[in-house]
Amino acid sequence: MISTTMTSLDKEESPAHRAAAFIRGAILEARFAPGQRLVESELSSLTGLGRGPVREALRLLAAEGLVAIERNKGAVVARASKAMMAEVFEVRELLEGLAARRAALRAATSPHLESIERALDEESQRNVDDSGLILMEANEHLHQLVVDAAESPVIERVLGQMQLPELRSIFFRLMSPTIWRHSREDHIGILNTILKGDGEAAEQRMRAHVRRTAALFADLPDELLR
Amino acid sequence: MISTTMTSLDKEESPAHRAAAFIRGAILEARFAPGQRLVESELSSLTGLGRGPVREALRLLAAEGLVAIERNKGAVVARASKAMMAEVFEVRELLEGLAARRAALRAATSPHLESIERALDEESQRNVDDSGLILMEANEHLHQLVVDAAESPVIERVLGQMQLPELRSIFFRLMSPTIWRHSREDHIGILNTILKGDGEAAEQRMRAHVRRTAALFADLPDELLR
DNA sequence: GTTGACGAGATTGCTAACAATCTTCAAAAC
DNA sequence: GTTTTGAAGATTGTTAGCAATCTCGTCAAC
Repeated sequence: MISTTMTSLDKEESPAHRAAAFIRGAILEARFAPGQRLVESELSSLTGLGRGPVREALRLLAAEGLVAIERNKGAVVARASKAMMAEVFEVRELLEGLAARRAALRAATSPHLESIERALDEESQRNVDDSGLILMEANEHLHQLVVDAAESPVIERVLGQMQLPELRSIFFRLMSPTIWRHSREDHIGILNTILKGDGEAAEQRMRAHVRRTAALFADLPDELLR
Repeated sequence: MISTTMTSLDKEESPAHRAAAFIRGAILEARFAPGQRLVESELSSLTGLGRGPVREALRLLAAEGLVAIERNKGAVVARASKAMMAEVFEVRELLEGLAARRAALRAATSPHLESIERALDEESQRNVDDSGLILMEANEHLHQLVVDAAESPVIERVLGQMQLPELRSIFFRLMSPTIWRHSREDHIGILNTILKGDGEAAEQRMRAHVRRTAALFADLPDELLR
C-alpha cells in the first residue's frame, strides 16, 4: 500500500477516489511522465485497489485534463503541446481574473477575509531563497485562496481542470529568485486590491500576473517539453 | 431500443457513449427534469445497455455538469440555482469572448471562413417568426461555429461543460420575436467583425451579446426554475 | 532489405454476480 | 400522538471473469 499527499480535492474516501488521488499525485509530482502509458492492471496492483475503481479514476482524471484516453487503447499521461499550454494560460488569465474580481467584491463580508490577510502577511515576509518546492506550494496555495474567496463553484470546477502534468516540473526549473521576487510583488498587489474591495483593479492585476507567468512558458526551449 | 438526436459530441460509437448520448439528449430535451433521480438499472433497461456503460456515462455527464452524483446515493439531473446560472454566464461571457477574438485573428487563413460567411448570410435572412426550436438550434449552431473557428480544444472543452439542464427550456419560454431580432443584430455584428479580422471588437461584441442573454435570465421569476 | 500478413500475448470493454449502503415503512416504546 | 428502532427492499459500489480489440514480433513474399 502506498500513500501520497492528497490535494484539496478528494474529500471523499472511497477506492475510486483513493485511486484518483494516487494517480493524480504521481502525475503532478512527475513520477509518471507525460506520454507514459497508464495500464489499468498495473495501477491496480500498485495501489492494491481493484481494476474497476482504477478505471473510474482514469475517467475522472481525463475530465480534469491530466490523462488522455483513447478508445480500446487506454490511458496515457496527458502531453501538452506549447499551443495547448498557451490556451490553458489564456483561459486561466480570464478565470483567475474573474475570481480576483469576485473576491474583491465579496471581501468586506467574506469568511475568507482573515485567510487573505494572513496570506498577505506571509507573502510580505517570504524569503525568495526558500526551496523551489516551498515557494511553489505557497504560490499554489495563494492562488487557491483567491479562488475560494470568489465563492463560485463553477469557476473552481473549471480552474481545477486547467492543471497540466508538466506545469509543476517546468515551473520548478524555470523560476529564479528574481522571478520569484516579481511574483511576490504581484501577489502583494493583488491581495491588497482585493482587501480594498476594488474589483476592477484586482481583476486587472491578476490578469497581468497570469500573463507574466504565461510569458515565461511562451518562449520555452522545446527541450523542456520532452 | 431507443434512438435520440446526437449532439455534436459523441463521435465515438460504443455502449458507454451511446448511453451518454441518450441521457444527455433526454436531459437537454427536458424529458428528464432537473432534480429527477437517474437510477442506473432503469437507464440500463431503458437503453438496453449494461449497467457498467450507464454508470460510466453518468460520471461523464457529471463532469459536463449535467448531472450531480452523491456517493452511495446516485445521480440526479443537475438543478441549477440562479446563482449558479449567473456564474455560468459569467464564465461563458469571458470564454465566448475569447473564442470570438481568436476566431477573428484566424479568420484570414481559417478553413472555417466559408462556414462563417454562410452563417452570416443565413442570419441576415432569418425569419424571427420561425418556431422557437428552429431559432434555438440556429443560435446554438452559430455559437458553436465561433468556438470551432477559435481552434482551441481547451476553450471547446470548457464551454462544452457550461451547459445547464434547464437552459434550453427556459430559453424556449423566454424568447420573443423582439428579443430574437436583437439577437440577430448581435450575431450579424459579431460575424462581421470576425470576418474583418478585428479581434478586439469581436471579443467586445460577443461579450456584450452574452451579457444581454444573461440579463434575461437574471431577473427571472423563480417559478421558471422549479 | 523492405513490406505485408498472421498469430500469440497483452489490454481494454463489458457483463454478471456479490457486498455495502441507503431508504422506506411499519411496529413498538414513550 | 410522536419518536425511535429495526428489518426488508432498493440501489449503488466493487470484484471477478469473459469477449473484443489492439500491439508487437515473427515469418513469408516480393
